[in-house]
Amino acid sequence: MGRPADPARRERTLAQATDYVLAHGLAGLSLRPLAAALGTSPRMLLYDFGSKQELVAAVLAEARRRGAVRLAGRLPARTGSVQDRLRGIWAWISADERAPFVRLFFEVHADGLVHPENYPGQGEAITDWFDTLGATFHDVCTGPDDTVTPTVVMAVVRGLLFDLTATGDRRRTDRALDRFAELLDR
Amino acid sequence: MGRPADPARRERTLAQATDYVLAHGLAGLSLRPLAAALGTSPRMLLYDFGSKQELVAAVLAEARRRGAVRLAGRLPARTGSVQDRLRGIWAWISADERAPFVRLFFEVHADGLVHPENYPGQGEAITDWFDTLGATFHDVCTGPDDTVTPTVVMAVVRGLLFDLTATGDRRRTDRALDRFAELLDR
DNA sequence: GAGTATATGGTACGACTGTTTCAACAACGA
DNA sequence: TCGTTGTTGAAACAGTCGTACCATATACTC
Repeated sequence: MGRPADPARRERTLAQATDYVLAHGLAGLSLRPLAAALGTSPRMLLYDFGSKQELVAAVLAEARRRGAVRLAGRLPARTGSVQDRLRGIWAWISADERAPFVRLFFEVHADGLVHPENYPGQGEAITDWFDTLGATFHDVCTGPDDTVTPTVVMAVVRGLLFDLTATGDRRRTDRALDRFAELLDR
Repeated sequence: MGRPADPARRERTLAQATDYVLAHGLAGLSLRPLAAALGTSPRMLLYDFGSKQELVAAVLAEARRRGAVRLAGRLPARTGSVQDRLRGIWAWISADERAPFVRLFFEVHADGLVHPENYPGQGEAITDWFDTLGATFHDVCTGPDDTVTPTVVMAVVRGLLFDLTATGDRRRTDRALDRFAELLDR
């Protein structure tokens, strides 16, 4: 009895809020502008999520979920040379459409350095890639449990992403990845 | 005529403020807590720096200045193998004493992605290293104007720093650097 | 219709923000 | 001592923040 609950509203709001955060970043996030952009009110945001902190947590989870989905059908390209596979990953992750995700990724990392008490699953965001990457580059790994090779690969990718987002120098970073691919293949 | 100015006060405050920012981060920086910790008042901070934005700019410049000084007598170690030089850089930059600088570095980068209008000299913070690094690793560069090799080296270092600061896994990141050093030397 | 649970708007609270204003104090030259 | 210039404290301003409170509207069962 009573009016039926509408769980779809929360999901709809979460999706929109995630769009907003991906577009505007986490740092200056404020309930009132967010609610205004979403066509709702701060009152409803708290009604659905309890507090700003929980809202942010839900948004980050949603963003990671989206990234994982987009990644799923992409990475397992074992075909081709090591260079091709590496170039494929780099082309995918450094594409302009990924920029909001990359930005949010760096933002969360930076904030996690100052406030480690939040972001309890931060380490996983790093080590998550190892299984998939280890499979993708099994032929240059020392063994099935090799975590060092995936660590190096991801370090190069993240480091070049860092460089690219800061300098915008696409040519130099692209070439740098090719150079690393050469090193790795031999 | 009149009371003589005391420029030393501003410098003293700047040094303390830089300490404070290195310890507490940039994100939540606020004038009143900062002033309280420094034994001064928000009034005086604005009197000396004009505005919070200018204060932050001055602090960032001071922080970079300190980092450059610490770096100056360190990098030009051309002796030894490529691995040794690389390990030296990694050991130096990933040392615990450098953690505040690294943290601030990541924080500025992340904020610069959302607000590029500030941080006009962000690109330089990346490309600054090329000359010194090019000299340090001249034997693995393709030429005197090779920017690709320094880009790769710094990408690995930054990427591993990212990993280390997020996961705290010193062993894996150390080994990853060694693995990269092997790749680079051949 | 009454009863009831969810959904929503409006408003205000207390705490914070960077900055300004006004007044007073301190140290100098004349 | 007076005027001048640099320094400093206290308070207030205008704004934003997350959040809580209260009333009301909506949609359902009985």
